[in-house]
Amino acid sequence: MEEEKPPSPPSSSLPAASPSSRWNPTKEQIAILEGLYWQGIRTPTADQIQHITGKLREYGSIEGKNVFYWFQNHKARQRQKQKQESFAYFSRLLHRHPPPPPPPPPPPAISCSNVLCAPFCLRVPQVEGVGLYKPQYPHVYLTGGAMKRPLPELQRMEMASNKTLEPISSTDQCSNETLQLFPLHPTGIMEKTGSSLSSSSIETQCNEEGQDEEGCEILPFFNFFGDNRS
Amino acid sequence: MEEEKPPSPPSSSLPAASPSSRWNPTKEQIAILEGLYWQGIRTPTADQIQHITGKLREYGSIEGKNVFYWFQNHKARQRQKQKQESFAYFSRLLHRHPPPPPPPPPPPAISCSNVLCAPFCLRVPQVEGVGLYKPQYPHVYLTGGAMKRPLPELQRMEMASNKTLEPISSTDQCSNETLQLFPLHPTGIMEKTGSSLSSSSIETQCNEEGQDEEGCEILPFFNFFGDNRS
DNA sequence: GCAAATTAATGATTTATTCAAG
DNA sequence: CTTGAATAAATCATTAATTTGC
Repeated sequence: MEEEKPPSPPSSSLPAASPSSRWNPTKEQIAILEGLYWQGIRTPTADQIQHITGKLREYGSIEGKNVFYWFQNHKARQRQKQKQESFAYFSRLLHRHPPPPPPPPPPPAISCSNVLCAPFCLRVPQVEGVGLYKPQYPHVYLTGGAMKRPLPELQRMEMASNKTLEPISSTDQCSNETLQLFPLHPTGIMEKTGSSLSSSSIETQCNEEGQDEEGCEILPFFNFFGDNRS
Repeated sequence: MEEEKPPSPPSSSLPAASPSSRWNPTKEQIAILEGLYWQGIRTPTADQIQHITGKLREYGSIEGKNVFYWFQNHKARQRQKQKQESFAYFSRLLHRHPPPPPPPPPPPAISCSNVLCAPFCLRVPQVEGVGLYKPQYPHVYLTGGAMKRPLPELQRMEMASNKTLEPISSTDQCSNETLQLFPLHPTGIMEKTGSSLSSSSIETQCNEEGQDEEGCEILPFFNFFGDNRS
């Protein structure tokens, strides 16, 4: 049941920073991230991630995706922790039924005064767009008129491997319209260069049964990847 | 109750393609994507998305994220459609209880012969890594040894806006380790340049109550974004 | 027949869940 | 056991179909 996992893949060609497969945040990095979190940042924008990553890199190697994931996870885990604490609170309320002394953690409350919440007495002045923000999901805040829409935020992203990758005819390589953040990830995909599959055990995995009741029209671009050796 | 939506935003500076905020795929693009899907591709790799996007661009403007999302959505919706069909099947079984004539759509089945499923008689020869693959989630297939892990696949990604964005001191701008795919997305964030918030209604939104029971240590890099106007 | 109003599809985000390394 | 990483599910929002009134 164990699929041979290479004990230590040669990775790519990085100097020798860290052979570990996952990011290991330094104390400082954590502190900064939490600081920003307490400021109210939940899901940083691209620019924000850029900036944060850039700054955090001073304290250890880090990538954009790490920052992104950190906020994701932190948010989620704060929430679930809070949820179960809230549950414990109400549970306690049921057993002893006096007045609720101090409301422990308001479950999905979003209101917060201007006093900073936590031991982090910091006060980051959100210089270049990173800083105080209003959460976009409670209702719709929509502050200024300079924004495009109320909520669109961040996307997913694929990353290409730095292994030999042909230049591709497309143009979105390094345009200023987008920027890359995340490292590569070879999927559980058959990386066969296109030679080993003859015609015996093709096994085209069609997990979802094919049911498209519309376009039986044969289109002229089936094998659009060129290498169509008969 | 209606927030004035501009009848026709000047967009950015694109020729005249489509001022629409979301991609709408051409018939050909859909066909190709479905073709690939029937081939078994569920969550394409970075390279695959790159290639697919490149090819699909011949039939209309498209971005990597569109391809990514398409597969996500298509997969999910095929699944749910199949689920409810399966439910309808069993439901029918309860009312009329004869032998089950043809098993309609096997809910989570993954087996498929080498015969292509659908009207798409195409036979894409997966040239550069895009093509036949084995799904990674049913169990763990792990075909070759050239892959790193069984399942890691693709990441999320923020994208930066092409509006004036300072150069950032970080270095992962266009490294060959990662590549960008997705366009920008201005979050529901207060883009205030850092001048309007005086000290009245700061409202640092700390939705999740701050509870970090670990690092009260004040760190020396709170305002790491430079612009620390007192 | 066309255009405003409604509904259905589906592209795009966010949230929850799961997996696995340290 | 904590937590970074990845995926799937749920949700939101916009565009295309479709209907309905003139």
